[in-house]
Amino acid sequence: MIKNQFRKSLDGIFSKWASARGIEALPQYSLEQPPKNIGGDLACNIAMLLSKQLKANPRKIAEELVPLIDKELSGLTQPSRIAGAGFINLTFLDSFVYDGLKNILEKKDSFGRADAGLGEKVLIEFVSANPTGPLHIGHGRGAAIGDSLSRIYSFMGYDAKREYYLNDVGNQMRMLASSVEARYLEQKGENFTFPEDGYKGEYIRDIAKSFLEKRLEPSEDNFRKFAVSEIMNGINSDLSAFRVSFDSWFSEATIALDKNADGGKNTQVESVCEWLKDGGFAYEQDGALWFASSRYGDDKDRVLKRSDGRFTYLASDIAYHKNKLERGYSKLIDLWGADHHGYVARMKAAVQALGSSPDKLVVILYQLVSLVRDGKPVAMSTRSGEFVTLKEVLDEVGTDACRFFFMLRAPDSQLEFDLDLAKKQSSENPVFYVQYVHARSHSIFAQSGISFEENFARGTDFEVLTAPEELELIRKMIFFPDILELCLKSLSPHHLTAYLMELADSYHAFYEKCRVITEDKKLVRARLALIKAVTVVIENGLGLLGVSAPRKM
RNA sequence: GUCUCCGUAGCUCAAUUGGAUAGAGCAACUGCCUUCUAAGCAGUAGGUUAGGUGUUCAAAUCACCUCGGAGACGCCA
Repeated sequence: MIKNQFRKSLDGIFSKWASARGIEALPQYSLEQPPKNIGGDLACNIAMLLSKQLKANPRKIAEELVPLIDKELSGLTQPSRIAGAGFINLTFLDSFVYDGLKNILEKKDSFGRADAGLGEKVLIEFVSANPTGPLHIGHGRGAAIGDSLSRIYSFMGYDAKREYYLNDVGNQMRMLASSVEARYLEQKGENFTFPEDGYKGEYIRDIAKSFLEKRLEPSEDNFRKFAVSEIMNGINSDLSAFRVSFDSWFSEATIALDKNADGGKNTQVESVCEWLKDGGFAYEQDGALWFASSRYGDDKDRVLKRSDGRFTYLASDIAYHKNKLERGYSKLIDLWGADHHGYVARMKAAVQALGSSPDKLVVILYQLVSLVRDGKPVAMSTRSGEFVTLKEVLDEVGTDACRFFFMLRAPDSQLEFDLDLAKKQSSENPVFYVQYVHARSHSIFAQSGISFEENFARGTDFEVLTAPEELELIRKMIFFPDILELCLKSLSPHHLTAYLMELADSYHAFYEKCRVITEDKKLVRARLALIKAVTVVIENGLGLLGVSAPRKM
């Protein structure tokens, strides 16, 4: 990470300077890319922060620091400039930029890979759709975000695992079974009453039909098991078409039904509720068992065990998160639809009661997706059981466009998905715009007579790349690792999609201005090296988004 | 009614988490193909960041109020 590299040097300079003046703690200064029109590659705001502490003019302070910075960084940056209210602006030497390019060509597909996570164990739980129907586009957004985040976590040196929590217990399972049963009877031409809150989707008929054809024994248990397995088959195949895979599937039944806690006497749900009660985190009232979540920032206490003896969903979820913590994860990331936001406080309370910091649980809430076609919203109704499935959208626009679009925006902002745009094969469509960079580069290579696999890192004279478009393009690439870090910091891959679009911009600008294949052999080689580096970064970036990088379009 | 999130260009959204003159893409308008993919590029126009008060060197970002939108408020999952 480029910022960290400079931060290290600056930390040394600043703390030496500060201690000579008896300043104990350095303020948390920022080191960021300044706005385009300012010029420069990195901007530091420390002088402005110190000015308050020292009651001195920030520009004065900057003037004192600049010679020290310039001395220390003389091999990397041009003389620093002081600008604005007291920013210290650093500009890379061309030689530093060329070294950056060389580094990309050496690292290739591991450019940007880091060990920053130090193998920290992170569990990302996402999708976790109930096995009562096919995945819809909302699940798709969660799937894309969760999957890409875990790809980025792994790439950045974390031990990231993906998990799907399967709610295969409770009311909804009974409802699923009776819905299938009703359709089964319907198809046999027998009397039936469809349950009031049953699942009305057409897929229930398909399941019943298949149940009938297989001549299975009609019983609630069989209806349920068969339906769940059919639905999960569908979900699995949708997920694999969407290039999403899970490291583990966690069945609620294993903690809610199996007696595998307390030496086999209790379920894990029972056991955790006992534990909470014994520890004073839960109490009995009105015949029910309550979790004292309000003690940990929740609005009110919540029921764990109903007065009729059945456990609530919350009880299962607490047991599940306890299980996650016991598996040694230091960070639990849950992706939930935004309609579950009211649930965050009680889950954080639970994590706290379980003896962990509430910060260990990070909940990413993602807003729902609305579809647009011909400029008009596509009606979605869950009431009638008619909702737009992920599969329908995948069949229409493809996995690449779908994944890219889902990650175009921050999770907490609503997403309007334009189906027409996603299908367009032109620069208006951001997916094609980015993929096109990759294809175009390979096309140039094909015509150059030089192999793409050529090792440009050695024996290439990068100094001939002097056009502003060329230097700008390299500068853009150098910051790729920093973008990945930003994605983790903000828990959103959308910075990466935005970055790739910007990189594509810089590339196309370069392409217009600088012809690659010319008579100048030295320049040809350097420019081929440049476009090779771009394809590497595009490939890495798209790979982390789960989007393909075609060589031909 | 209580709580949470949101309000940025005509539309969809960014803004490096408090930084400099708020940026992209659509849509609109003007140009650019006998040369590596025009599946592309360059440019013009578009803003009181819903409104107000405050916090500070600095506010779209933080606090409070008003208006407007969405969602959550069950011994459902």
